[in-house]
Amino acid sequence: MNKSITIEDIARQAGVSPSTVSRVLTGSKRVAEDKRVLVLAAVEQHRYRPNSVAQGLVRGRSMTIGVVVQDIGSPFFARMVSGIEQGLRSASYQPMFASTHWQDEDQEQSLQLLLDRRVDGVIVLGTNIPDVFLREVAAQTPLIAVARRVIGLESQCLYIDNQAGAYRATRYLLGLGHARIAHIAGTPNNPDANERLAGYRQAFLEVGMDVEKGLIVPGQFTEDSGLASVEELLARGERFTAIFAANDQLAYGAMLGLYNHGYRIPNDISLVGFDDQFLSAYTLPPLTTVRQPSTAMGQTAAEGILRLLNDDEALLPPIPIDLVLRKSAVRLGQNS
Amino acid sequence: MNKSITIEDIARQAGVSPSTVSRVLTGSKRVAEDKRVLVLAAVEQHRYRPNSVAQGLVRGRSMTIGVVVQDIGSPFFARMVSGIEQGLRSASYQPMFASTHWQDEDQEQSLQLLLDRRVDGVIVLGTNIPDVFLREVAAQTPLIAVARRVIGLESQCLYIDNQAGAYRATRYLLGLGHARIAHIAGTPNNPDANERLAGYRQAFLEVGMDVEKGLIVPGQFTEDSGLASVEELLARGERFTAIFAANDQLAYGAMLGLYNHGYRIPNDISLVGFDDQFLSAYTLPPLTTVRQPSTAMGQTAAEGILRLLNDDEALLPPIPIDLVLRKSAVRLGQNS
DNA sequence: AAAGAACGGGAAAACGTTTGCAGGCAGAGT
DNA sequence: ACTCTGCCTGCAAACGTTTTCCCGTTCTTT
Repeated sequence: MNKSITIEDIARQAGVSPSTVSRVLTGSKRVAEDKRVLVLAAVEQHRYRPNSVAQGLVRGRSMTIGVVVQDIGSPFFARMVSGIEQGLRSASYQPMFASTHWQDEDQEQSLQLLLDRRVDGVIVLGTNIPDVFLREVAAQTPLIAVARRVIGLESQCLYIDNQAGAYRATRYLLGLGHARIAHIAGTPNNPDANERLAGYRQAFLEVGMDVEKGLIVPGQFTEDSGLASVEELLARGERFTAIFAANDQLAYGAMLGLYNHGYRIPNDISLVGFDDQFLSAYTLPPLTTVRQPSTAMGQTAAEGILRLLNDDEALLPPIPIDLVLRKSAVRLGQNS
Repeated sequence: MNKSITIEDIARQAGVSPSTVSRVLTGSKRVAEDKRVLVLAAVEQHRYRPNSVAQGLVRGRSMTIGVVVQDIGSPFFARMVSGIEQGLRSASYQPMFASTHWQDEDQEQSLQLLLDRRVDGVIVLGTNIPDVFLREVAAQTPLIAVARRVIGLESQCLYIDNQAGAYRATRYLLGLGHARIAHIAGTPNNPDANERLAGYRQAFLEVGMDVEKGLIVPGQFTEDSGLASVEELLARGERFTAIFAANDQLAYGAMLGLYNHGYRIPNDISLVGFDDQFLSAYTLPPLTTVRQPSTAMGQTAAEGILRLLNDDEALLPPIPIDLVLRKSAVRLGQNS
């Protein structure tokens, strides 16, 4: 469409060869001062900028990192993405995203699209892309998986211990005297959801109590699902004094459901979430939740991929789990 | 690093020329069935995928749309981005993002970086990139600006009428009998913030009331700023029965501030926000707010850029402003 | 059966860079 | 003066595709 100006145009105007222009711009070799200023002047005048695509082709590196995200619209992933961007910026790599909007079929294809562009590395956030495929990719290209585990690629995965986190949250509620603790579970078959459920179960097991099947309701990791789950619990007439939600979004929905029915948090019902989304500090009351440091994880992933690009080990540090105590859970009987 | 296999390898194995392989893959010309299957077999066997970078170079189109975002970590922009991604997907264009994290200096550079990669079009979300620069870019490359106005480029801008929205919100509160309406303003010098403030003022003007200077507090478009503003208002001993916050994030902070001081919404204080972020339907109580349909705006922008790429007009439809009535604002005196 | 059209496919140019190679030229050493 | 260095710079190859051009076959048509 628009004839963009090329290195050749600059060379012609400066009266030198394209090679010289290239050398001036990349600084790869000394160039006589007089030609240097001539070239620079021409560059300035035409606002010439080298074509990265052509550079990428000849250099064999695109200075691009592909990022596959399950849903970039979700605040949790958005913050990770933000962390990745920050981590990459200093190294002058640029992230290229492909969001899959939870469509399983799209995910593998999205990754493939990025690979077609010969990205120099790949960061995968969540997603259900099969392990096999990720292993194959990792054999060819630096790859880091965040918020998921890939068998055989453990050193390149960055994830929190979901079960331990859920265990910790549940134990905390038990420790506050709650016994009838409902669990709003996450999306069925999602590994995170399963592990968190397992942590919930483990806590009961360890204190020698049975988990009551009726107190576990399946959800979808979304706000409206949290709302619906509370409605279901209430409609069924289940009795409970606390809720452990598999993520904060479910917790938000649960809060609204309880509020609508006149239950107060934490006076009537205690609530603990998972993720510590940014907004969780601003709910009413502020939400007690298991922290998953999304921005930091993104940044760590970026640093890891840079190391891999350098032929080093990824060296991903373990992520400490942390229960953030706010106002939504309180000792049983300690009502206002 | 890893010797990627090329079209030449496939050609050799299939016993044809690279041209033929290309033709089979792009379908640009008929090729004999026997060679076709041979080529396809070789492609399959080696899992060959054409190098998009090389394609981009020769075709002169990269099938990439650059997206400059002020802060991809903010839910508002994240949803727009998600909308863009969806809108582009069907056309097999892929978005490439550059987030600027509110650093003004970075913004122009981010856009430049995208242009260096010869993106086929650019979508700018917010940002403070100077109008002049955007006009220059737009002269060369299809460009759409979302959530901002660029003088001389109006037909390629997609933004809501901030003043009208703010006016509507304020009139609504006035109509509910509130007279002492505080305004938590947005980031100073931000055009959105200014326009919303103007809308607030306009509403008072029209009903013949004076705005009280002490009831306007400057904020930063963030939750903690909303919290701080309420603290300030309260500390100063200002009397007010309603708050209009310049965006939802400020409103969230304000809610927490009021809650901390024992004020109930809407019984004691009515509150109206701006943006209708996703979570606003789940606050306690759900927030009455001016709707800015972020995902839809992203999608519209994507469709617009596709039209521009087609040498059509952008044809961006006007965005209707909409006051979403929920539970956070109520007639004065109508306490529970 | 001859002439023309239609088709299939290979060679080579092109896209815009970077970079290895070698030539030219000036200064230094003998 | 002659060669030896060393610095600068141009030529041309390379990166991996697509696409134009052209040539040889085969199929129609009369």
